[in-house]
Amino acid sequence: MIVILLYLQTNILGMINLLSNLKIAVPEKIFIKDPESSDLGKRIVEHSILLIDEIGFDSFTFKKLGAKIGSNESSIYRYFDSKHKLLLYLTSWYWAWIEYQMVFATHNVPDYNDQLFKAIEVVTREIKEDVAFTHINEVVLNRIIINEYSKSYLTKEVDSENKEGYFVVYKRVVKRLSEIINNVDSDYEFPSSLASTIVEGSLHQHFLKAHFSSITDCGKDVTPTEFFLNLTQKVLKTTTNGTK
Amino acid sequence: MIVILLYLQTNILGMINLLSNLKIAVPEKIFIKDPESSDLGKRIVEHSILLIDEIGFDSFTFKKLGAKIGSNESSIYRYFDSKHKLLLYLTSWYWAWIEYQMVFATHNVPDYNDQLFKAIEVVTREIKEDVAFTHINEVVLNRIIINEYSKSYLTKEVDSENKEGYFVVYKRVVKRLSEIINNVDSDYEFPSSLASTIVEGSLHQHFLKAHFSSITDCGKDVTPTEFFLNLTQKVLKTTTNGTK
DNA sequence: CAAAAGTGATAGTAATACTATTATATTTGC
DNA sequence: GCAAATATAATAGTATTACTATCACTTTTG
Repeated sequence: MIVILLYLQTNILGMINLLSNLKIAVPEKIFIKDPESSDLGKRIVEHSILLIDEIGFDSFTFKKLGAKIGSNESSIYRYFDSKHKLLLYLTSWYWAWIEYQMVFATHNVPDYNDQLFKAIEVVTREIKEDVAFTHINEVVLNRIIINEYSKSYLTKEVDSENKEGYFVVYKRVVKRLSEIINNVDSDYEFPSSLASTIVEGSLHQHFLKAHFSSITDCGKDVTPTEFFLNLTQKVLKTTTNGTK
Repeated sequence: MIVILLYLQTNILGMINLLSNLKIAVPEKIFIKDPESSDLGKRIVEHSILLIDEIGFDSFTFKKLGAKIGSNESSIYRYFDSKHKLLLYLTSWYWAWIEYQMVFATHNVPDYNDQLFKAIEVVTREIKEDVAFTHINEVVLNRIIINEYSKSYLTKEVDSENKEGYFVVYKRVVKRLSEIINNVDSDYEFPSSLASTIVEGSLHQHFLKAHFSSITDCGKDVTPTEFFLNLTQKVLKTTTNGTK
């Protein structure tokens, strides 16, 4: 793993500036050559996000991507073993980015309830604005996570890939959330299941909103964030002042 | 749609016998020729379930299936347009089977809370025993639903396929559950989202149990059923006697 | 300035996801 | 009982996919 470089500045201008100094850490075995290390690598990542969003992961090929970035299929294979590995890269990047926001949003927040509120917001919200400081379009990447994330682990190779550490970032996000849940109500018996339900369930609600609107209440007026905040508040005994 | 033939006998010997008289209804456009109408069709369905479970849907091909049942690839194409349509068939069958159990389990139950309890049990439990009255192995099919169901709708064609009615059965299961939720607590604002979260979330918890055990509490001692029953009880204001 | 590393172009392979055609076997309707 | 219809099997063929391998060329770097 590349170590996250946390430049903790005294006068932070905001997350956007901070993020431009921060390298999102992705498990190293996922790629052959770090796409962040070259111009071509960055263009592969940038345009793979756009192309997967456009035609879907199933129709996506390295040949088509090559055509789009004016490069060759064989060059892309020098960065990633397969399109599956590229998806693992993109999803790991996304969850590392979410994790960063979660840590940032809950850091120095004294009240555990407030921490939980903010953490749920971070993992359940729809990304609507591109940070625009990197080559990665987070709005589009968020859509890809909603539409394709499950495919990265619903394979016959999950267990071996899990051993290789390809899903650590995702699991860490869920674990952080479950710890916050545990801080709010240590008597609650299922903090991990609740956390994983919120993270994955929120992706699902976003999907339903867009495609199966008849089986969700989320839509114009209600967001998945509201639904899961309401749910969590009811499930946990939130002590009125759960100060750190 | 083929109409469900509900033989409501006066002396019901149990669900198993009833099921052997019942034809599970699958939207007709999913198949070219009804696999229930011939011996070959039934063998296609029976062994596709076993083969998908064995090698995974991604590696599954009609050629391999043909080899397994001593038939020809081209003959299988006479029943299903594509392996995607076959998956839609299997998943529709599964949800129709679950729907049937849900209706059966809640039928004539006077108390709404009891209805909810039973409905959640039906949609969240792991199938451990094969009914063994049909060619369909429900234990194995349940595993396929856990591992492959998302792939049936996470496609670029969802919207058009949804219009064709390929997902009606699933949506009906969620809607039935959300109606029961609504009966228990009509003040609750998100019955559809809660219902869809229970149905899909339970599949997810079963998956985590098997592959990412560190981010779920479900395992040896705790079942997804317990988790979601506990959650639902807390989320809803269950009036002590919500009689019909 | 030479070696190394990165990129591009081309070719080739086995498998996939089909379609089309023809032959043969089985069922059915009169 | 037999012809017609239907079902199944066998074979061949297509475009595409998901790669691997090789070689040429260009850029970087020690």
